[in-house]
Amino acid sequence: MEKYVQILKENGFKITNQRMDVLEVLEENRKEHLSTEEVFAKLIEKGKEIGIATVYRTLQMLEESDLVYKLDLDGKSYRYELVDYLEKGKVHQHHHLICENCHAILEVQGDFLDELEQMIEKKYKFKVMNHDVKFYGLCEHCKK
Amino acid sequence: MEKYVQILKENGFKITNQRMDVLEVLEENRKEHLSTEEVFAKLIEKGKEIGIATVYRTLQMLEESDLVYKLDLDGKSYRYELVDYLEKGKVHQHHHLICENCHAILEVQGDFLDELEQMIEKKYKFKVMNHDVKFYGLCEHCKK
DNA sequence: GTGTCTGCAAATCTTTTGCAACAAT
DNA sequence: ATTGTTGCAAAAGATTTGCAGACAC
Repeated sequence: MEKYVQILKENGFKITNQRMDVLEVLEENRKEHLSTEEVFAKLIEKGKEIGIATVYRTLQMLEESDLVYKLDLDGKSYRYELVDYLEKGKVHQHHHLICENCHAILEVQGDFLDELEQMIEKKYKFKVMNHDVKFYGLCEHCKK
Repeated sequence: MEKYVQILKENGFKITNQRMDVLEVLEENRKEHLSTEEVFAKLIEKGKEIGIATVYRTLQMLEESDLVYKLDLDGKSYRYELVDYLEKGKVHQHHHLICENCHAILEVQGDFLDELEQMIEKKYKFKVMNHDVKFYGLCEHCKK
């Protein structure tokens, strides 16, 4: 968290409670790509006092400072995730198996997808920055 | 186009000029994954007389009739694509490469994923029924 | 103390809905 | 003739902006 504060200061931004709270939520949800509304909802859940306008502005500011990665899905709405300065280069591993019966969410190890991404980068000349991969079905228990 | 009209009739919907116009635009942009606004814009470009509310309602109605596939990119805004009834069997082979710069959406061939699904079924004993796979990044052009 | 940041409310933009007129069957 | 459909305008939702007071430095 030090690292983010340092970068904000370097960029001439002030360190406020609201900004720290937003960073904290992003930190606690590294594997999600949260929308502004979702960040706001989590802040309220945690009992933080913040206005939604501040959340919108803070996320934009963090994006400009390259502290969060802004997923632009269709040019209309955005989702944010904290840039991981430790795990450099690679942004994130996020792929789930969702059981349609018991709603369990299992995580898939990255190996398969690394391989798949390499195939995609080669075949489609597409630079994969991030992914959102969900398989819906029945887990081991519910298969019976 | 006959096929779509037939299905609409079977479902008790009336065949109106507006509905045909929307289907026509979707047909002319099969690989485009248009948002409601974009469908509306293309209709106006073509000189069609239609209200935006009708476009919203028509796309929702087509989705309920399974004539279009509704891409849920982030749970907030949607894009639509005409279901291809000629290409039978593979209804939901939707795995996309989404360019975060120009918003192009490229389709990945199913082969990779079939293989991936088999690995998942074996390793996680998870029965895959459906999937939602999106890779975000930069397309060939925007990589530069 | 100075300049930035925040929260509110107003403004703007997107999507949905109610309703009277209209069109398809 | 009957019932569903359309377009408008109003409503509801989402995002941005202006501004006065509050806060970080």
